[in-house]
Amino acid sequence: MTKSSVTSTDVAKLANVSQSAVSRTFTPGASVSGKTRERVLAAAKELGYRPNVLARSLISGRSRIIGLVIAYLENHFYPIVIEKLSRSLQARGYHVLLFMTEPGQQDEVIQEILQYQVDGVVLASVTLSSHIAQECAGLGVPVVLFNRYVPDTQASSVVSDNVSGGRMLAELLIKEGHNNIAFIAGQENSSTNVEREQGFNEALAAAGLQVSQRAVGYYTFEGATIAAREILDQAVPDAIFVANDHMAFAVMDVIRGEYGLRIPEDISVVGYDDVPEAGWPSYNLTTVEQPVEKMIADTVEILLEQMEHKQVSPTRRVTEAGLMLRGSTKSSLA
Amino acid sequence: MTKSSVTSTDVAKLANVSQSAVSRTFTPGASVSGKTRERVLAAAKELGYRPNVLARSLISGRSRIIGLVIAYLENHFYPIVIEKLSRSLQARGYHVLLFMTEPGQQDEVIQEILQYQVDGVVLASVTLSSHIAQECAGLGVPVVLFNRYVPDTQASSVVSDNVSGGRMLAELLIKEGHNNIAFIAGQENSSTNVEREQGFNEALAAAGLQVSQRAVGYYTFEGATIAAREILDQAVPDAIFVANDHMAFAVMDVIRGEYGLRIPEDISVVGYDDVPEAGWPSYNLTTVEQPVEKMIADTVEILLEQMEHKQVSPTRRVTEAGLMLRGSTKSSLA
DNA sequence: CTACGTTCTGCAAACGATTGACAGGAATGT
DNA sequence: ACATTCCTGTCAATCGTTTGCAGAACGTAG
Repeated sequence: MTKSSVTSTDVAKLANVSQSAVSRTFTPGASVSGKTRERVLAAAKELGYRPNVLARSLISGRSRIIGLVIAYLENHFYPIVIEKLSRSLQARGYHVLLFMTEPGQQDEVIQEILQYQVDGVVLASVTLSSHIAQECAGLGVPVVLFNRYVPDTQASSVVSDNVSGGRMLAELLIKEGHNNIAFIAGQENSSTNVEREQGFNEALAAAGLQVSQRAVGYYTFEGATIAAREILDQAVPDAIFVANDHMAFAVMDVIRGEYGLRIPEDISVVGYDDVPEAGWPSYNLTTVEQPVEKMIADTVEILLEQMEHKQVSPTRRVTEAGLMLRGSTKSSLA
Repeated sequence: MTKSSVTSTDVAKLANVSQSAVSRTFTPGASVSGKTRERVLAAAKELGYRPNVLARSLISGRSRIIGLVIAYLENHFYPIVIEKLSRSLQARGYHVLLFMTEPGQQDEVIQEILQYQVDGVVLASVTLSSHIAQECAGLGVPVVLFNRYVPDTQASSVVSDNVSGGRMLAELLIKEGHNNIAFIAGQENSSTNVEREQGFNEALAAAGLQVSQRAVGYYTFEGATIAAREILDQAVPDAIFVANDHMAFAVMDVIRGEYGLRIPEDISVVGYDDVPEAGWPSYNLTTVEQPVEKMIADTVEILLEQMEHKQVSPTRRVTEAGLMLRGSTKSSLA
């Protein structure tokens, strides 16, 4: 912290005005005469005065800090979320206090966050217990679950339509004539995995089909590598739906590198998220695009709205996702 | 912020002690009798008391917040840095306030950061003007440039030995018998690029060689794609050194996808950083490993040391980098 | 020149903690 | 029994702001 920092009182002294006058010149919309303002500004500049946000927060009751809790950045989807969220909030005068957490520790982490008197909280790739949600709500601190959904909670939720996304992928694979389709799951109990799988299965069922093989990849590269081997060792399906892109890359590497099969000639692979790597030529993965921009916009909107009124009401925003057709499915051969 | 938050006074009232007693029970190393502490703790628990970090910071003069400034997360090296740095600081009771910046805007951003009374600042993929460095130093706020080096500044610097890394790559390529070697640069004026290129060129020169072609990729995937085409359209070298892994992936995709050449049979490719993707089978890229763990440890150490004494002295830590031999160079064929 | 409505300005009380100074009581020694 | 020491706990000042209140200053109209 500042060793010998300049305070508003110092500025006031130099400018020959009261300390309140200094405060007022730095408070947009306060009444100060042009002359005073000018004198204060000059003095402030001379001394290099910088208002102390902490002191301001203490009295104003708003810190302009948003706590962001994230479990892992391995999946490139999340760094993008961090970047866009942070930029968007910065543009509105808010800043992001970052908390990495082990899954399962979110509740403790939130307690820690609250000590910083954050104005709002965003949880990405993480959920929270309902009693903590309750507590935040009671404090007037809005909480947004990003890309997760928990029913019956005080927290808001911003997601894309994972059910419909799963359905679209199934329909694509069916249309391409696949009938021996495997699924590699992410985290069994995450809402993203549950919903994507549900949509996928529903669409298969509607066509009188069902998944022929299933393995779990835990949303990690390693896990997906193992899951892919598990499936391929048993029997070679003609298509695999992998619950996210990050795992899909591992699966593609196993298919081509270890089993010498071609994509999509021998097996089609589809993923979910549309992270930048999905567009890289080596993978060129057909996937579902999660509309990050829109989801961030929704998140920020919910936060701002609820912070302004210091009144939280659980809101749910679902954005439509879109199919991103690339080269890992048969259609691309036509 | 808290609508009706519980203060130490509330706790004091309930526990029938003075407010100072409450403060003391929450201050490690303060003298309170077991009985009082117990009463306070009980009352605190009952009310759900949570010390207000902002108020504490205001008076104690330390916020336990570290400002982290980063320009972009496209290169997966930086998300890893964020994650590890954040975890390491959290373990020591510090937290990261994140600032995304456009390159060139760091100085304004730092001004903003200082308003939060941060105890320290880390700049990754970014440098700062010397007068801002001076200012931070004057305030007793240590600044660490992560993966960047600027001579003659008040800021500390944590880097790996990029010159030696570049040299190692050149020596490897020479040993493999290459003599028609191209280089794709990152940002022309970044210390990483300058040093890697310097080491590389020195080693080539020592063997009586020099780079045959050179293009600039600006450390972006797109830029590297274009740079690769530029080089390959002109003449096909027998090896390419790409200034970081992120760009190397683009280059490999162009080589294989657009020119139908094999790696490493037709061209060897080497990168720099050893991000996780470099180990993915599709790329399997020979590269130089930046010892992130060590660099983070150094960063945290410097920060803690200087924050404790509120006394900054520019320090430079250079970690040795190691060659990570994989399949994108000829040695792997042996 | 007075009166009155606007701006401005300064005073002082918060905000929620930490911490040094001090006082009361228990514990100890003689 | 009295003095001395050692703990504990309380009081009150302080950190750097914001902001309600009330008075000062100013301009304008009558």
